[in-house]
Amino acid sequence: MDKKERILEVAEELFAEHGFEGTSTRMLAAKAGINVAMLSYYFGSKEKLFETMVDQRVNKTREKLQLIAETPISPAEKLNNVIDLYVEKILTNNCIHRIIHREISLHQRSEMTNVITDILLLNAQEIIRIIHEGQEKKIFREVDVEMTVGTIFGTISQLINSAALCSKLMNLDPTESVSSVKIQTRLQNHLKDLLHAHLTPKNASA
Amino acid sequence: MDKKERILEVAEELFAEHGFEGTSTRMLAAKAGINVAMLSYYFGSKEKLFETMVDQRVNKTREKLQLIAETPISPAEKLNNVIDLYVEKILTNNCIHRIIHREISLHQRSEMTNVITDILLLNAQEIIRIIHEGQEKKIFREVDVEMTVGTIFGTISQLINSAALCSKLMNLDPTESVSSVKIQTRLQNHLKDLLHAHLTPKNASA
DNA sequence: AAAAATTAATCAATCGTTTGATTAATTCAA
DNA sequence: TTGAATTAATCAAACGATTGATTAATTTTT
Repeated sequence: MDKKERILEVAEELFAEHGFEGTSTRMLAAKAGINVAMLSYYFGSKEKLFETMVDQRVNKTREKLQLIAETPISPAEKLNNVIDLYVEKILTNNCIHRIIHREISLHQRSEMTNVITDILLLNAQEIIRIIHEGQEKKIFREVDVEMTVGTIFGTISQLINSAALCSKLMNLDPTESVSSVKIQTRLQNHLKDLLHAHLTPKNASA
Repeated sequence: MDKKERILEVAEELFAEHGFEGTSTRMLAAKAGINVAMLSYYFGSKEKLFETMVDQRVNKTREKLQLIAETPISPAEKLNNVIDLYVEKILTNNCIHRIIHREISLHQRSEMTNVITDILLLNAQEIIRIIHEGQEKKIFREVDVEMTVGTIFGTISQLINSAALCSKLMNLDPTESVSSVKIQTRLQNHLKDLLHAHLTPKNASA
């Protein structure tokens, strides 16, 4: 097993669970089963380890998103595909997304936040482009496009960031995670249904 | 000026900006213009200060929410009122809500998290009750009610937790905050429009 | 044997908290 | 109405513990 990989793995878990400041280098070393000095040896510092971990993960989703946007299908289908992809990616990698979300919520202008913000911005603009395309083709009605993107992102984030709340709200038995396939498809269906109702012109047939 | 109040005031700011672990007692003391010892003197510990601060704020909104739920108006109107109230409360008190959101996202089962979760749960159930009422009266269609609540909470949270992202996305000039009245009404209108489209039966007239 | 990986020991800095002393305000007794 | 006793508020200084990081020595790999 690659120790460097192993460190990145436990870093994702611990940072998600205790936050950046709440995770000490000794906690990381203990959980990874290595000596503290190895962190500096491999990554230079705790902060660089954090940045490396985020960097490695943060770019993956966007390529697939762009692929969808370029596929020659209807905007409605594109949007459905985007939702399926986004929900699946975020729920199955909920650790890193909780970390990102928390980092951003601090409103601290670090190099890291800027990098993350820019990537999320690209994702958002891709979705906006899809909606605009649908509006030009008159199959989507006029809505607040930016806020609509906020609804997509926000609904998914809500589920992973307030997992305990959502669990209680949906009467999940404690063994079942909000990342389960069942919840995943339920969220996908909800978002598709919601956006369909939201974007379909009022006088159009259902 | 009451020093105890002043401490709670700056605590809200600093915890929102730097997180709990990222805020030292000396930072708090410096910003509040008091001696570090006063924190222990007044609150016992940093943790208790945190809990006091959250406790003081977290209960306020719910009373008003319940008032709306009991007012004898149509479920559609109730929902609109709930949205107006919730958006206004969260945007104008965005510090405490960022803190709460972050605390919950840690998934750490502390007494604090339980208290917060329970209160949010009550709020959520109040909204669910309103939607159910509308469904019984056949003026709302069948939807995933729990997920719909997640959409309401999530959309609002998205705006305050990813303020930098939202600012760029909506081309706000840097002086304008996401908590401005302009954005507030825009968010309220979006949510009302979204939920109206989502909940209105398909074969009903617009 | 040279290089890379790993270790225990240690560093200065900072953490949250406590201490003992001092001041200012209030209460009580004469 | 003084003067003594008590309380609350505030302070600088220091506490032990922990932080992220580094050192120098040792082991492992090539």
